[in-house]
Amino acid sequence: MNELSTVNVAVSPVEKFEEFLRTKGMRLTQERQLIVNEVFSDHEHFDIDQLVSVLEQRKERRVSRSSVYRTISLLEEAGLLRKVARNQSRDLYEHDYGYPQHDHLICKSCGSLTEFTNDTVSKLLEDVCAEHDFRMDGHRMEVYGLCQKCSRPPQRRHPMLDRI
Amino acid sequence: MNELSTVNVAVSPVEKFEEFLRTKGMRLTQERQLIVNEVFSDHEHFDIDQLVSVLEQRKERRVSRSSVYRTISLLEEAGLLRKVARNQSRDLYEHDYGYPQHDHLICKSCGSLTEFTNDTVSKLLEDVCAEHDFRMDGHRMEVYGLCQKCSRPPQRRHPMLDRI
DNA sequence: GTTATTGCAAACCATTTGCAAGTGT
DNA sequence: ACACTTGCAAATGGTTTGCAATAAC
Repeated sequence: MNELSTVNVAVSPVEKFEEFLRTKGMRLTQERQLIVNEVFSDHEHFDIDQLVSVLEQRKERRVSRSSVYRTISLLEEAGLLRKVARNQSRDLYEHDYGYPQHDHLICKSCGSLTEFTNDTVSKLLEDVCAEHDFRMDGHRMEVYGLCQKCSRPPQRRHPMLDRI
Repeated sequence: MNELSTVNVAVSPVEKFEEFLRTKGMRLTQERQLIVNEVFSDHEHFDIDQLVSVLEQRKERRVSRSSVYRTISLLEEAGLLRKVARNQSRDLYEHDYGYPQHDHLICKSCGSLTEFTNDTVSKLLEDVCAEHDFRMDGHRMEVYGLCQKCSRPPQRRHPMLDRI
């Protein structure tokens, strides 16, 4: 049983964000709500451009690109989001709240991101940091290579024909 | 004894680069030589701006910023360099040839990079990749936190005075 | 001589910012 | 009323690119 696979979320992302804003004398506006809801509607990684596109489709209320940038920064500060990597010179974000620590397998061919968790990694890092007198408070690991699909040699349409 | 700490370099970086260029019908120009020599004169991490500055000081021959960018891309392609991380929105590079695999401790306060090697990490990753049918061919790990210097509380000038 | 390469200036493009108009309390 | 936010358009800043002049072979 792996306690990392489930995380108790006492407060919802929006609530946590609202609290963060309050402490800074800022307001939870409609724009900010729309953005947070959209961002936390699923666990996918995204970049700003994708987020802006999705928001454009929702007719409820238009949100400008600037506000998206501004709000994403706030969400990072609040510890709700973090940058994972870059994709074609765009920053990629993922949830940093209500979601277990994990790392990524990145396919060089199709660009897909696969998450994995490994408890041993963190323990290992603790040792390394102790050795270097380093006070760790997070890490990021990216493993490059070919995913299952892309490392399979291209399939013939009808392999059974070989047998005829 | 750790065999990773020494790597036999059969051919020098310039030679390897020249070979790479030849296979692509390209030329090892004076500009390209100057850049490769500068880049491999030490093992420090660097960004393009730093490299350009250093090259400007060497009076031998002026190399334009464009050429630096173009050559660095080629060195990446040739497997001599790789991007390590970003620092204030600039790409940071390091040697990817004639230098053992390693990872980085990154100080959030002063931005310093410390290299470390850990054999167990790679073994661990092999297991993870096996599980996911992933064909690994490299990884990058960044550990964030505070380095020795920055995690030490600010020192008083004359600690001995306490004893008076 | 032919083809690759350079330096320059302009283009690119994701992100940031100044500011006047608008919104929340 | 007041302070915070928004959308817009312009600015920023690292990186890329078109092109005429230049160097390599």
